[in-house]
Amino acid sequence: MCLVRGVQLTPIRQQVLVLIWDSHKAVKAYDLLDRIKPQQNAAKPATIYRALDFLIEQGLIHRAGSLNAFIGCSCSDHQHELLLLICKHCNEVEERATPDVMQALSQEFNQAGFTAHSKAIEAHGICGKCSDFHSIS
Amino acid sequence: MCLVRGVQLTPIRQQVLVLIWDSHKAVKAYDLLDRIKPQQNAAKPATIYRALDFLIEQGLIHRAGSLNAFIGCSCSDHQHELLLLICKHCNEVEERATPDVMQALSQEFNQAGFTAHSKAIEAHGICGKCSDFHSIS
DNA sequence: TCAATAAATGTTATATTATAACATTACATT
DNA sequence: AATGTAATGTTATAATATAACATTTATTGA
Ligand SMILES: [Zn+2]
Ligand SMILES: [Zn+2]
Ligand SMILES: [Zn+2]
Ligand SMILES: [Zn+2]
Repeated sequence: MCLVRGVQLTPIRQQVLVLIWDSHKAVKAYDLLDRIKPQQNAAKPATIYRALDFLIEQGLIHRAGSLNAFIGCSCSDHQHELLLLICKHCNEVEERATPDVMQALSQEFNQAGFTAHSKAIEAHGICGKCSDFHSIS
Repeated sequence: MCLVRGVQLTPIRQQVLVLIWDSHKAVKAYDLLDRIKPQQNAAKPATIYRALDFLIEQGLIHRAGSLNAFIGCSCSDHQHELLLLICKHCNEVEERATPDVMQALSQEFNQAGFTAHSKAIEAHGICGKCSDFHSIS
């Protein structure tokens, strides 16, 4: 994908991406810094934040503003809207496509005369797995 | 409102609330700290963050996660869902009620088996006023 | 090819945002 | 007055993020 776009997925960027994609939970920048140290001994905060900026730019990850953390994008092959379901119990984050919601949103923007460049929905609650577990036990 | 709920809108809390409500832009915690100093000479970060926590708890303000900033609630008399339209040009933030969007969202949650405790939508773009201005000039 | 240019990274320092921990004060209840 | 609770004061530090400038690496195009 990066090849096609003519951008460089350098080792640092790839390592950060893999660390984020390996986790189903949102990951903090400084955790990434700690975890990348074995491979990138010279890594500093700027190293991470630059990689994060690049990956966000390319739509490969998202920033979860309510958590100050980052989550891998599950459908990075196309530009898309964002709905994150954040579980308070297991901390996992599920990303979903949401055509219906986004269409309703677009109408709202029209009414408001607002031109949206990005829209992000972050919901906090309890995921299916966790509520199943609770009702069983 | 606070009386009815049996919670205290102390001077510090009220001053923070007024500072936030006076602005149509999202306000940063440390700006609040600077601006409350004349009235509350002893104010420290904890002073502000405690007031912010209280005001959020009471639904009087919202945190805009994508900005790490805070915005007054325009309909604080009831619990409600959140849609913030954040203008990149003038930095003003408009809050809108969004029954349609939120209903579509609820369906999405049902499908996902997710129990939402809070849902926040933050859209970045250009507000009506600013795009009018641009098209005129 | 090889200098010129642009992109990425290294490095140091600092800015910004937020919380922890414990002490003190204010005020209501018994 | 003794007790308990909520709010605030105070000091320190943790956590998140960027600025600024130097160096290295990749790309371009004469
Ligand atoms: Zn995505
Ligand atoms: Zn869960
Ligand atoms: Zn509101
Ligand atoms: Zn505007």
